[in-house]
Amino acid sequence: MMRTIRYQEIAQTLRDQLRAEGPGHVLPSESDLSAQFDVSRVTVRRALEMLRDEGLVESRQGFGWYVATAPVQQSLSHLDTIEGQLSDRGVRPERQIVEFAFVDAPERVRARLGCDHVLRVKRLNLADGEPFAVVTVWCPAELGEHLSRRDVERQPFYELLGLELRGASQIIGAAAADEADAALLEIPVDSPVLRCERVTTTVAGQPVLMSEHIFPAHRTEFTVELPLAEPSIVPSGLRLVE
Amino acid sequence: MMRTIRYQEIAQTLRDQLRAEGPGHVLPSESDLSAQFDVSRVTVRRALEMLRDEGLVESRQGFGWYVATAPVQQSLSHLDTIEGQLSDRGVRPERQIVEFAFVDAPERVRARLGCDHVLRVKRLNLADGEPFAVVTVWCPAELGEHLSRRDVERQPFYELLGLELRGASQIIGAAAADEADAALLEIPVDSPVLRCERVTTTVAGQPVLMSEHIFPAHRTEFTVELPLAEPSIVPSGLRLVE
DNA sequence: CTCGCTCACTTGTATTATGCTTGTCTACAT
DNA sequence: ATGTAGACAAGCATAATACAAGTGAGCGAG
Repeated sequence: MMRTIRYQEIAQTLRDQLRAEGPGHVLPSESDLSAQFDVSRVTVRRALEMLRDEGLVESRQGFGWYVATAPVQQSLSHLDTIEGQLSDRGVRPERQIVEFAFVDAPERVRARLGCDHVLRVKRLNLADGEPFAVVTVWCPAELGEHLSRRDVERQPFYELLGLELRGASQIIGAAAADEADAALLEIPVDSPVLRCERVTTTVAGQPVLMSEHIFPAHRTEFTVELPLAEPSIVPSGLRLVE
Repeated sequence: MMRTIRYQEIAQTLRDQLRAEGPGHVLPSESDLSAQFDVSRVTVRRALEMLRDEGLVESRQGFGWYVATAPVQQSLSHLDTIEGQLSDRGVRPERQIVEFAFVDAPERVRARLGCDHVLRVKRLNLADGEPFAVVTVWCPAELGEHLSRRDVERQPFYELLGLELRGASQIIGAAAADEADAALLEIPVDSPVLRCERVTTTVAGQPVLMSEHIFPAHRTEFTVELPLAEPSIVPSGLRLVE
């Protein structure tokens, strides 16, 4: 005599239904489900808690149950995630400060940061001794005046400023390596590179950092997951430049 | 099988409406909107605050809500948004089928789609008569056998298949233009291009489409918003390739 | 004409209340 | 061990209301 465990059945049924739904999809309430499956609320909960243990759904008290967000990939929020990722793979990350100077802001930096005098830090990132990124950071002179060359060598810029950041807006494009970058990255001049221009803003909405990241094409690429389900908070896009 | 959260619906409705509006466009007042949607002002505000978090709109006390000056980003959820975005700007999008053939799948396509025989469609996208993308789509032969050259010329691949898609995973990299692409895009050979490789999967999780998109670097770039606050749905990342 | 004021309208921010949902517990039946 | 029934606390979504504070247009005094 095989006895079926009801809440396991229910969990399986829900699993099947939810596989088709995208992250963020809100489930009917436990009460609704208990009526729908004709079981008690407790039993529904058992099933849902099973699914939660599997990471398929999440819940918030007073709100409801919803399909969990896709497994979090490396967020681009911090550059150092890249370095973290590297050390996870057993690769030894390294930073080399190439330049550290207070300079007049070039036009496109002034346009975004809105200040004339800036600190410019140029840095070479290496993985296992091989260069894989040239990063240039511009930062308003007032903010950077207490920073030393050794400071920026040790930890990422974001932490040094001690500001509460809201987020960043980034532009990803392709370009040909100029002479300076090519030399640093040990690639031929004019070979293709990924070029990312990032503007970081504080919670107050004021842009406080601008940075340019140059990656050699043959060693780096971005991965993007497109949920397609709900354009909830995924404002990414391709755009034409004039 | 869906519970709706009112303010999220409203946010989505507003998102759709605002996409067509330019920066500076002033929205109706919160009171007007609450009457229009037949909800309380609190609910309207929550929707608007969501949009503000996304950077889509801004507000000034005593004045009102208006579309933010930041360029309106498009979700990458659908490929055709690119063309939709173009026509929004008054640019005339155009498609030109360069190739339409059933072929043996090359290695990297077979590895992802898991089938030997595929339909390969190569297409040139133009904006106002100027080429801006070369798109190559591989699709399992069984799925594509009822398609004609004219079909793919008229509407995007996604709609033709009539499958329920879950999403896609995309890799963005830089490369040098090969001879064929350079000729189509009217750019010099070896000039830098953005290269996107996309694998589209159905709700069942089966990959059904693989596509390669080549964009000339000087005309195109990706924009990515990094919320930083919520690591919830920021499925972007940079990775090294061997 | 300009200056300063008023007034209608806007967003920002509380407070209070209701209904619904999850979280948790006890008691009980099979 | 598994399932049912009920009760209660805590949290969320929404509504209704009130008030403070900022904006801008108009109007009148000078």
